[in-house]
Amino acid sequence: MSKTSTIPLDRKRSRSTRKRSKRTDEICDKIKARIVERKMQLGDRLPQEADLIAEFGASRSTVREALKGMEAQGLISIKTGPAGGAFISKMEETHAMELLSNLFFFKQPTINDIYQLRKKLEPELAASLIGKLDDNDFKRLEDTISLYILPASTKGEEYQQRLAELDFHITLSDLCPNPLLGFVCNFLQNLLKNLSLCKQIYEKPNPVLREHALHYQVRLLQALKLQDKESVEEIMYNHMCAAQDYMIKCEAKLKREFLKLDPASGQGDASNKIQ
Amino acid sequence: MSKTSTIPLDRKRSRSTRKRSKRTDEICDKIKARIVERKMQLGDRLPQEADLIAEFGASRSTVREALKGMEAQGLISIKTGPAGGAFISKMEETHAMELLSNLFFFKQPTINDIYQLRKKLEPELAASLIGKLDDNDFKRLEDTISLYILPASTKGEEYQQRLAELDFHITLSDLCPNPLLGFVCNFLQNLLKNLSLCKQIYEKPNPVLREHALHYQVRLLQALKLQDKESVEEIMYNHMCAAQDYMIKCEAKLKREFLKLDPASGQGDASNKIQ
DNA sequence: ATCTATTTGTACGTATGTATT
DNA sequence: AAATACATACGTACAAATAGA
Repeated sequence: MSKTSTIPLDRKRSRSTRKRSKRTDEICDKIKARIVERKMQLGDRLPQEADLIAEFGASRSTVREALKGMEAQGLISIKTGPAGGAFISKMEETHAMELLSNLFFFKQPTINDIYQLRKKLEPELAASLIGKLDDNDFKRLEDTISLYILPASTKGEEYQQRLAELDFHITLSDLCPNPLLGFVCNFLQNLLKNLSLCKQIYEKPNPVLREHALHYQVRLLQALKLQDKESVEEIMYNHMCAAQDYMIKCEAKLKREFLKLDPASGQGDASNKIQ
Repeated sequence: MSKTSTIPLDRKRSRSTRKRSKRTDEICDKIKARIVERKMQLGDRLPQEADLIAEFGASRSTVREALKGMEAQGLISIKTGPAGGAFISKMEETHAMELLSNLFFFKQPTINDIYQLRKKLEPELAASLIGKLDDNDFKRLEDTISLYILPASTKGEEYQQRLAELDFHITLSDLCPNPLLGFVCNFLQNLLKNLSLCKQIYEKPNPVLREHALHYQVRLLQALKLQDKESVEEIMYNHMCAAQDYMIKCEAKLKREFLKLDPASGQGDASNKIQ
């Protein structure tokens, strides 16, 4: 307990009175600043804990908390062992989507909200793929489709097919040359997938939906091969409209069933109680 | 050092050999699970550190690191003092955008990437406002415009005007009834704002750009008041096209200037070296 | 308004786990 | 197989913030 009273006092009063930034955040900011200053690149390693401790004059726990925070944000990844440490890491799309999901957890978008965007973006995405797909890509897409070209026999198969249908769209997003467009579309699909309404819909077998999706996707592939931009956009747009229409109907149906079962809750806004 | 050897040994071997999850992450997951299980609401407080320590049988620092991670993700916010602790918090849009920015830090979208989305979404956003704006909203928008209705006299004023121009779009996003659409548009604007190219462009006075923006925005407000959907969409779309066109030209110009100054780097992909 | 109690925030020392060489 | 270099975990002590008496 020799050097307990080092600097901790004049730290926050030095700037202005309401400098709320805790030491942890302060260090976090400094590390970030360090990264941009020194133009650190993707795989670069930043100093090890001990050095950071020395550099900032903070304790181990404080530094670790700062690093943990950055790790949670996907900025760095930490490895143990010799030559380990904190490395600048490329944020994973999946991770980013998880974080974004938190934003929309408490103000959940409606089906219509999601499709308002999808109707604009999915056609654009599909069109942007024209002329960019090689044989390999086409094969990948066709393989996905083949998973549900036949009606499912078991319930498990049914569900697998649903996932494959989504995979088709996800594959398209992956191939998109515009990273922004690909990400947003992917995120919208993800959002949809996690809606409890969707889960309910997906659980019960639905030959009509499967038929629809299949039909659209086969036609889409054809149009893509022919590099027919207008058709591609139109097919995808119609697909989106049909999907939206279908989901809205399902939602209404589920709501009616719910009301029948429990008429007391008729006044509540049941549609927002998803997830 | 009495109870140092409590449980730490059989922890990870109990499940399977490659249980990589660090204790911190494990606790983080458990806390998240707890939140959904008990259907915790927005302002709810989760147990305080001491209780979590007892519940998980972990040390203080470990629990704190887990909490810090969740705080960095915007899931909780932590307050000190009596009745303090970790509270379920609504994630701020600004925070979410910061996190998302990290994703696009290393695979930066181009001007065209950004405008490909904006051209589709901004008209949609503007149209979605029709019939939803009250006098107050209109006043807010007009006030923003009034900030740059006259040419700037000083350089500082010039920059302020640029920010006000962006504010106009941000205000529109805020008013959008579709949270997804509003967020994405807002994010795109943000992305644009942080492009170093943009910063360069914005720094030098530019009467033509100002004139353009002003022109479009005045017309847009009129069309919004008249609830003329087609006009609204068209005006915004043209605005986007003009903006994109302008920025691409600026980019090319800056690149040429750069090459003149430093012809050696002619081979490199200078346009991607933004930020 | 000051004090007090409660709860988070920071510091530090030590021991243990883990991956590289 | 052992040494090494690093993160991970634990525990205690004290500092700072804040709600409530």
